[in-house]
Amino acid sequence: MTRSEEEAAYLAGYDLRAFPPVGVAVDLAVLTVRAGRLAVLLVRRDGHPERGKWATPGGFLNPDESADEAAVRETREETGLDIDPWHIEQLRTYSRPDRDPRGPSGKHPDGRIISIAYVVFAPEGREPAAGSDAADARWWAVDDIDLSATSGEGPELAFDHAAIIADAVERCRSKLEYTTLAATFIDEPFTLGDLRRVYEAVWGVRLHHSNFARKVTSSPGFLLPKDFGKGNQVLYRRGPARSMNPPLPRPDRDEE
Amino acid sequence: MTRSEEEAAYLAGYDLRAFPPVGVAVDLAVLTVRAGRLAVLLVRRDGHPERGKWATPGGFLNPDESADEAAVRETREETGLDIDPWHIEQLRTYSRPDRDPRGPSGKHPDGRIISIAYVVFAPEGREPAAGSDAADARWWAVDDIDLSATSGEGPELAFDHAAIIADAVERCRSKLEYTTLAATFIDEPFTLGDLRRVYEAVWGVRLHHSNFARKVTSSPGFLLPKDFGKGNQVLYRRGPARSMNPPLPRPDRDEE
DNA sequence: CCAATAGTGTCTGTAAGACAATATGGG
DNA sequence: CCCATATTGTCTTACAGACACTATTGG
Repeated sequence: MTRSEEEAAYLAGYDLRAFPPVGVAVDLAVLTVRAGRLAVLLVRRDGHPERGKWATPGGFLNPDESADEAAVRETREETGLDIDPWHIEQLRTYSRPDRDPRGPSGKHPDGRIISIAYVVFAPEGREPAAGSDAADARWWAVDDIDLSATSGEGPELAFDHAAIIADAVERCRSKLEYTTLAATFIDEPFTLGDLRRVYEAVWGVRLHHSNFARKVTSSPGFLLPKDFGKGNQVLYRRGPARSMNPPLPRPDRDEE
Repeated sequence: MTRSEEEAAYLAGYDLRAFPPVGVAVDLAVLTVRAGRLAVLLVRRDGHPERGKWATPGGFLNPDESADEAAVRETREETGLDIDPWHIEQLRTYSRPDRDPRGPSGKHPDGRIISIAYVVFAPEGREPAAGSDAADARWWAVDDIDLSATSGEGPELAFDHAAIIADAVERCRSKLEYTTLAATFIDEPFTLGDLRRVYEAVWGVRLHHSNFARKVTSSPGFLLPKDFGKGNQVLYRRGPARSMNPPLPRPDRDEE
């Protein structure tokens, strides 16, 4: 028996059913800037479990696709939004056995449902359409969500989605420092003021417009100057650069 | 029937076996600095599949533990190294259906094995002990590994572990810029030169010792000055700060 | 004594933060 | 006409990069 025959025999006899049953889902933290505030897309669950609670859109992997592919597919299906110039990246995987009651409950006390979470950056002004198993879908300003679940304000969140949203917001805020992703939150063409308002909304700060303009216009490849709008207003498009160094310094958050 | 009774009935009937079979593993990219170079711990596989190839240590989740807990357990079991002051963090999840031949092959063509990968920072000078299902275990300098699998040099890697290692190295290099994690690669107490050599090894650069000392000693909470060694040599310990801002700028890589 | 390394000090260029000045568009 | 906003420009301060100098250790 050659080694490859050995290996083929091993694989033919290999039974994945020896493992406890696991469901693999993707969850999408779709972020946008809306009315000057960072917002996340939530859907109200129409079916069990956690019916009536608010959740990030998502769904289970199809057998032939990777989590990356499933995330793109679910973004289209669950949000009804077109995903053309948007940004999507893997956030982290949540795997606590008790994170979803369909895991340890039900017919399989040793089962679980794990979620591979993604962050999606969506441009301003898109209105979501409720997906298949969602009773309702809307943007929630992240500051209106009680992520520590202490005050009882804001939407009641399903599963461990408060943690997913908190991690996604933190990822978003830090990504704006050293990447050019802020521009994915707005449509082209845009002014420097439009771009600055993205930073102000996401970071919850006020930036000096003059210093901001100097920084982003001198960052190589961040912006392509397009043309002139009304008056001499300068309109820009996204440039080819994906990272920024030195980064754009994030000030301490403004108190209100 | 109340809503919670409804939910309980739903969960009692829920069958996770409706999903395709999935195995969930953790893979560990254990990094260290060794002989002035960044190195990763690899084990030679003793069993099928991919027998004889080099792989990152890892294993499957136990039914009652999260991936974070499994990663800590596997680091102890598979490497034989003590994990006390070390750093471990989730890297990303790899889920392509064909990434492991035990997935689509075998009795379940729609099955798969996904891997939740972690990065571990280990201090200098530790020698690994081969784990249970590993024929051999050793450190490999990451520059000696052909991560694009083009030249045929270096160890032959199993599964998609070249991608895991590449992602881990990139994560490590960027983390050193804005965190104080470089100090987890060395034992206490250490000199500024010890710490600088970590940066030089990981980034593949030469740093000005004077500018480096000024930067790290003035970064609040990075270092606790301990005492004096032989002569007036100053010895330090890790301070409480976990992040550094402004970050320590990373120069372009030195050509050799 | 010499070489290598550690620690401290100084100078310079670049960039960030604060603010002023001008121009444009809308009510 | 007044006010809000956009763009450009100036000044000051902070810090990174380069380099000089001294002290100590080990051969």
